[in-house]
Amino acid sequence: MAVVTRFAPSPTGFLHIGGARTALFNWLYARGRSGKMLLRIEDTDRERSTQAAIDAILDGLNWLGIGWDGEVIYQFARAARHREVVERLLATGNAYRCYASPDELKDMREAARREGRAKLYDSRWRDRDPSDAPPGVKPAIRFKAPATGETVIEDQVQGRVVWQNENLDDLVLLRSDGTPTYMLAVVVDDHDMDVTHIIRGDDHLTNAARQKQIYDALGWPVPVMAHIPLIHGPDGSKLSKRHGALGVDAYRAMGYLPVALRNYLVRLGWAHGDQEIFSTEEMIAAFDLPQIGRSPARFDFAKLESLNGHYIRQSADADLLAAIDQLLPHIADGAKLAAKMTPDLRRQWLNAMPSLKERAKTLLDLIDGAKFLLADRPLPLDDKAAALLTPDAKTLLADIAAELAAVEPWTAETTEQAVRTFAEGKGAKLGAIAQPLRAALTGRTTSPGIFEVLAVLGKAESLARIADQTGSQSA
RNA sequence: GCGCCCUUCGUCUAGCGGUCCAGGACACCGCCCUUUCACGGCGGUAACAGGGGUUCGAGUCCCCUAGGGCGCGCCA
Repeated sequence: MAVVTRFAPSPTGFLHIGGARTALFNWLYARGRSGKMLLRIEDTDRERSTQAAIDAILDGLNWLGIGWDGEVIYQFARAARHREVVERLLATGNAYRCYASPDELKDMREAARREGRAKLYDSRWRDRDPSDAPPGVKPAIRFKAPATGETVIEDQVQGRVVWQNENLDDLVLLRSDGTPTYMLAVVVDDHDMDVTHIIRGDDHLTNAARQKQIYDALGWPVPVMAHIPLIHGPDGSKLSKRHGALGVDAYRAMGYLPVALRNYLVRLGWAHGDQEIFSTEEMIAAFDLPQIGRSPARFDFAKLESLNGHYIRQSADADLLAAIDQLLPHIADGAKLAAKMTPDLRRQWLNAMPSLKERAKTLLDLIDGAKFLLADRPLPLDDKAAALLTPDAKTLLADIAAELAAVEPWTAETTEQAVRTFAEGKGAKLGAIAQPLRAALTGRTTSPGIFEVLAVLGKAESLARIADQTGSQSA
């Protein structure tokens, strides 16, 4: 039987990092087995579902490169089918009408808790004669859960998990307004969509037991289940916004590459020996359910950054520039930068890219590193750079400028030659000249190799920037 | 409160009874390379939550304790 997995987010917020990992796992599992991954939007909560959230989920998945098969399925559109299944459950005696009021339910729950009982609903309408129904009250339809015995899930990640049925109460299948609940809808949809493997967060583990009971009552085969541990914050507590419980769009805006995020996410809770770096093909080939760990993993930005740096260094220069182009609409001041992207600038940036990417962990770092290309003359100096440009240093700069003026052609090699010769003549260390030069050319004390900077900037611009600092009119 | 799950370096993890005085990666520290910052190379610090069993032998199996997480809605 062909493998069919599904990612089933509820559109009540952005696609958060945990959801992205769940989607990735489903995608990898299906891809590795020539199967399909379906996308189902669980929008049965009409109050909280929004189009903006749906768009964010689709965008996030697309950006991450996680594609789904077939059309997006909207759960709400299937309400009629869900009701039909409830009718069948009613007809076969596996469901019943419950007329308990919200207040009654609340009292029941409080009493149950107080008395240490597991079941929060006491099944009071389970065997009651329908003629007892209070007039004018629309009933909810509840599932008639097995009262004794046990419910067992053979989970691919969690192992064999057993519940005593006496602890599981009769859940609502159909609300009194006639709309289906999640618990019923997932079962019906997964069955109708021929889903063979359910891979989802382990916050659904308890639900799995109740869903198993519904499958059984319907006589349907239960899909293979795999409940993956949740992602926690750096302190081990629930992932909060401060920790990284952000939408994937936030990771894009922070300058992470999809390939790096995928690699980071796949290693969170899953391992393949000691391998850390996975190409997409390797990931697909190696991924499997039994190797997923059972304990929750903490989110670690440092490792994500390291991985991102790795992929940046590995990327082609042109691809990096293209990624920056795509990133611009998503960051503050992006429009301003986009307006500066002339063909000249692009060429310079591309030339600088090999040394820029060695120093960058994110695309934002790449942009920051290129600031010296973007800046207008006279260059603003940061404090350290300004401190470096002492009167002595400026004198030195004026001298070296005179030497550089004669260099032709203008390359990293020829300028290096000139500067080294000049340093030897002065009996000075290279650093004594390179640092003031760096300050004058980039406005900073750290940058790519100074000769590369010289070459990328070009002769006229380089000499002009030096002149700006020495006060000389010659350029 | 009830139910379920989890626990190896700071973090992600390898380990599927002996090859583990526990391996890799990130982070951290040191050295090398070097015009700065990086990159790269080399080296180092650092963990089996605690207690009982089972076994010739336990990080690996069982139980208990402690700590953490998730679920318990006419939300999904």
